[in-house]
Amino acid sequence: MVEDESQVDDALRALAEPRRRAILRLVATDELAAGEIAAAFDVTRTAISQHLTVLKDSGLVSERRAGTRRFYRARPEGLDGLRQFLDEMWSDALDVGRRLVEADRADGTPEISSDVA
Amino acid sequence: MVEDESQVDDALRALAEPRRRAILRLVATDELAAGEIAAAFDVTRTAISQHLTVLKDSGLVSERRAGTRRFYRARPEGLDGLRQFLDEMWSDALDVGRRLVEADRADGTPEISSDVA
DNA sequence: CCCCTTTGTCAGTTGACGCTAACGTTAGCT
DNA sequence: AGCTAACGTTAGCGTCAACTGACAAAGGGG
Repeated sequence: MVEDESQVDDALRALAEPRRRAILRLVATDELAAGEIAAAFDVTRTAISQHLTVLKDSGLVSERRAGTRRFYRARPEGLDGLRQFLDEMWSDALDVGRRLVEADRADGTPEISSDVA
Repeated sequence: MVEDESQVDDALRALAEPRRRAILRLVATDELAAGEIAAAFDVTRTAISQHLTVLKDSGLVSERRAGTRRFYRARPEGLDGLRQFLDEMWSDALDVGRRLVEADRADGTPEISSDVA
């Protein structure tokens, strides 16, 4: 429990935007300049620049300046907090699942019917 | 690469809301009725009901009806798609890291200085 | 049948977010 | 210095999402 809640919040809000995920996938394999990234989409450079600011503030990308150009690259450690959050949630839910199985085994009540939409 | 992009999108949008994460943590350990969940927050039951709808539509919780009451519980499988998405992103970024290390080793250019705000 | 409980649903409002257009800034080149 | 290229920043606009309040539906108890 070392990580900040706000860090998870930032990462989650940043990833909730489809275009930001697309940008992230783009810079996950290669380091690209802002203009090159913007060229891959049909929106304004301004919009991409703002997305890059959000991604950088949330720690999901790193920025390297070279002259007037700025190169961006995915930052894997930025996902660590979120990953930890998911792990905790998952283990908690699995514990409940184990408990339910035990209850079923002891009580014989299979009417759980977990309906999903 | 079996999972839907829209599923990841739904899960991410659902988790981006702090109150929905709190609800999820609440029903991760115990199955609770809508009213009990609402009692844990200082917003209207209406708001909680809408949050529960979002969580159910995104597959993050399951609903069980008993009389007029509706019990909710976290659904661990709902996180699988998101987990897979993070894993792919992570491995891609790690591949790049490995490539960079090799380039450093061969070229001797340690001026990478990945600045993070 | 009437009443109460539990919950979802429907307008309506407000704040946040993504987008564009115009402007400012910094670096490189002649 | 003057010019251009590559970005970021600001103001303004439209849209979506979270919240409230009033209403509807459905089940249980007298």
